[in-house]
Amino acid sequence: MMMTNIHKVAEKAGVSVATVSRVLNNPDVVTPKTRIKVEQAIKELDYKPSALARNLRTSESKLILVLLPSISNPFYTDIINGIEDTAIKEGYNILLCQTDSNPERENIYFNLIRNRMADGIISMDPTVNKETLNELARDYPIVQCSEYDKDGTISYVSIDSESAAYHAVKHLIKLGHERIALINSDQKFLYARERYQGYEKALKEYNLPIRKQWIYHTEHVEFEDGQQAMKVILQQKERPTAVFAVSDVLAIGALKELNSNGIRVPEDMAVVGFDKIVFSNMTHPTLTTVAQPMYKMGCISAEMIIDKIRGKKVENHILEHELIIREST
Amino acid sequence: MMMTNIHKVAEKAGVSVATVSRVLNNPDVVTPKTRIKVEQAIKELDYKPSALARNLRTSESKLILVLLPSISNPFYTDIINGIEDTAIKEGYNILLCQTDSNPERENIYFNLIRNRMADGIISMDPTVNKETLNELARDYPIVQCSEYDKDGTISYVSIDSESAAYHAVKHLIKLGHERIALINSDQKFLYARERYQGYEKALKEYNLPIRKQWIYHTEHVEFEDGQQAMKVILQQKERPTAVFAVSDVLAIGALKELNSNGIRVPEDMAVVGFDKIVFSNMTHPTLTTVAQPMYKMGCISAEMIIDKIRGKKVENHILEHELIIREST
DNA sequence: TTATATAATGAAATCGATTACAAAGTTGAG
DNA sequence: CTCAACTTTGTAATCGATTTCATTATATAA
Repeated sequence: MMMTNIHKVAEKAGVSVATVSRVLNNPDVVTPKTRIKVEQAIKELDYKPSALARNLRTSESKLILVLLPSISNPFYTDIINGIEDTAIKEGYNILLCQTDSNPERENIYFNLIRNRMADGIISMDPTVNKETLNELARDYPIVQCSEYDKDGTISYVSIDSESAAYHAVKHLIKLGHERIALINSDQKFLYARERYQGYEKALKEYNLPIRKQWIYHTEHVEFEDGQQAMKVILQQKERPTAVFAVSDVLAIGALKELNSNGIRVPEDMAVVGFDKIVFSNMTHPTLTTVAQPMYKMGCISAEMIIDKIRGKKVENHILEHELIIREST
Repeated sequence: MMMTNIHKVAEKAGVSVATVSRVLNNPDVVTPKTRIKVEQAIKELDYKPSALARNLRTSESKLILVLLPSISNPFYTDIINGIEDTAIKEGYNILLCQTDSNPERENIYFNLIRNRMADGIISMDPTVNKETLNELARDYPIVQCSEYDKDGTISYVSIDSESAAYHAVKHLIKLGHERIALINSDQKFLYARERYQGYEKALKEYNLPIRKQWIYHTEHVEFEDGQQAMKVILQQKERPTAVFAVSDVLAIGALKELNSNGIRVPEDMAVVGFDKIVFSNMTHPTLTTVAQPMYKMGCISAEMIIDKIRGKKVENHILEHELIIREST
């Protein structure tokens, strides 16, 4: 397959390469007559300009990296949709980067921006190396989505996790629950710390007990971790009557364990999740959960990164959450 | 931020740019003494070669497009993992392209390869425009994964859907079911046609009735479509005792509908899915399903596309499936 | 009609690497 | 010590676009 390049088109149209380039990028400055000649030649030769060459010259790649631990977590789905829709609208494409929480993988993706194959990074990865990210942020456009570094200087869009957790737990309290367990992930993550604080705040406000043995920290955020957590919680002599899980994936795992043990939800044990992933409406019973405006978060983070790439200043955003009450409470 | 380029490094090290390039790509041909000088300069200037420039010169992008209708379908998760692991090992990165079954979107991605921003395409999209794809395949490396075009000439890796469906339905028959419904997607997809044929084959073999009203065709492949399908199936006067869904997502939707109506699974209605997605083990009851070697499929399709990019011949692959019997039957 | 302002086009530099070929430097044999 | 053979390094072309600046063509006013 022969590559037709801008020179062939110029030759065929009897003009210079500069004129061809103008027809492509700035059609108004060229006479209709020559423009038509050039367009004709482009069509006849089926010419497609090389983005590689263009990008080298303009030193941009029109590619945005999206860092996330794993695409299998449905939490990211709608965020990604938001990012992608917005990016495409602005002429960018996104490169989904699964780090698998693996520093080596992470480094491969960081090198992509160092090598100028990408113009910016949206990080949604709680396990990201903060030092490296902050260092990179001095040289390259970076924004954080959902999980962010409170001490760092990188712009972010997220929700108020503490307040969201507070609402979720308060909802359980209002239903009469007094022994409320928490399935949390590792406290090294901001969202985990904040959601714990919301949980604590609600319980304290109503003078309810906070028992260490009712708080389970999972290693990862897979279904199995939720299952395991519930197994442990069910072993307590003083068994809780409700559980708040900081992610739907964990809540669904917990629900599975309850179902398997014939424990009725919500009668014997109420369950609240977090994220409103699609599957949370397919469980039996359907899951009460905290909705994040994920699509919107994605859109905003994409707008932010594109603004940054274009050299504009950007502001941080904290978006609203919403408690979705369904059958599990 | 000042970009350091190969010239600055050459100057600092007191050598020519050619030598710097050699240190980068072919270190053996340069004297250890000069190599060390150059490496020193690279380190001091924190030089990162521009992939854009290199790619222009070598006319490759080291990017592989992966076409899929939507990343929200968990079916693709493990395939993607397989593709990505293999690609990274070979120095490639992947660009996940959600077409949303939208031709305009599709075209954006096709242009990426036409503009030389990508070296090859792995298509997993059943809704892809076959004409365009086959036309592109004449000029660019393309392979198909999972869904493929039997009449086309594009290499593929997949499973034998007919035989897999046959096994699933036979399993139901062996359990004593005689009225077996089918939740299928649109027959314009090869997998849908093949799975129907497997269903038909099994029923015919055992002289069981094939009733049109027991076969439901969904428009999309979301949970809600499975729910809707089951709603319709439950309205039949002569109600089936088992249902085979051509995808776990549909089966889980169907299961939800059964649970909501208090219909016991598998006592009143057995359910078999297809794909063995992670969720299928979190439903109540857990789902009997047909496992595809998804990770392996991903690896093979990545190997195939990389071989094609490198100009090697590649062969088609049909992989083995496996029936996973769980609580829903 | 001529002088001048303006619009359209082209020539050549540039982005930052790789690589063919030429030139310079080493090595070893006679 | 000389010359051939082989290494190592450098020069300059190249990939395919964009863009500055100079030049030519056209429009406008006097």
